[in-house]
Amino acid sequence: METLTRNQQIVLDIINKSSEPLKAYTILSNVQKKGIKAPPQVYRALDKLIEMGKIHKIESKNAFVACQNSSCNVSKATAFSICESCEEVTEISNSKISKYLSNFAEKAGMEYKKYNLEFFGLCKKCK
Amino acid sequence: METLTRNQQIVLDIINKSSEPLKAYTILSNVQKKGIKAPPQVYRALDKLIEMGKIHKIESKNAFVACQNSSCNVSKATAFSICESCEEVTEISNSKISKYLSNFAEKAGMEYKKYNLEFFGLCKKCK
DNA sequence: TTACATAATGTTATTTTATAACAATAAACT
DNA sequence: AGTTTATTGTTATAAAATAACATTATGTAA
Ligand SMILES: [Zn+2]
Ligand SMILES: [Zn+2]
Ligand SMILES: [Zn+2]
Ligand SMILES: [Zn+2]
Repeated sequence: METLTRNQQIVLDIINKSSEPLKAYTILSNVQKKGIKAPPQVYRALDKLIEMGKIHKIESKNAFVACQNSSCNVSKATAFSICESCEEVTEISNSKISKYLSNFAEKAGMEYKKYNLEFFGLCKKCK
Repeated sequence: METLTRNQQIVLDIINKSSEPLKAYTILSNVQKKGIKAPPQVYRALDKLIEMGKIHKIESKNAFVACQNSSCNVSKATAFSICESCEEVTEISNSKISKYLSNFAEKAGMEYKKYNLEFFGLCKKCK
């Protein structure tokens, strides 16, 4: 069980508390009172947290969310649905899809290490 | 059938000629001899070309590729395999995947408009 | 313990990616 | 022709990410 450093814990805490994806500079401005002063400190923490599977990056938004799927401790297969109206991002528990997709990648002759899938549309509330 | 403006055509040409994804500023430096001088001109053309489905953005790379799938004239469902060794990007055109994924989105209660899927790993040549 | 190696942090500056804002042309429509 | 709409040109700036290097903390081994 990997133990977090001070900066990693601070960054993770703020992401965990947020109900929406946070941008790196939003995180920075929210942790400056805790002593984190510059972008590299945030980005380093983010990188490690991603490696550990504690958070994921939403590529289409350049934003970061806590892993909502406790089993996802290696972040090798991620899937999200993103509401274009309310901006809600939900992590899709990947067991259903991941089997299908890894199977596909294999057949396609690719030695796949990970994938990222992002759905865009309207969530239940907004449609 | 939509007709391209001058800048759109210039940008599309250079993307079509490239065997690899191009970054916006790489495109810019390659089209300056043709009279396109500033980032907004490139980004505007890119936006329109994406809308038309002529090109796609590889989100994880902030780079742009020509659509390799002529049927993909609305860019609502895209899938790519990305080699982490040689950086090769291949557009996956597979009706089974798109059927499976749109079906999944529907069941999940989402009114989905599009998705983007990116596989990472080693291509046939590199593995 | 001390000496050495490794990892994490702090800090400044810079690079890379993308957009805001507004003036000038060109194309389409009435 | 006159009016609207889309596209372009241009300057400046915002937003996202990293390079480079000095410093401090942590772990390991003599
Ligand atoms: Zn997860
Ligand atoms: Zn919504
Ligand atoms: Zn396509
Ligand atoms: Zn390869």
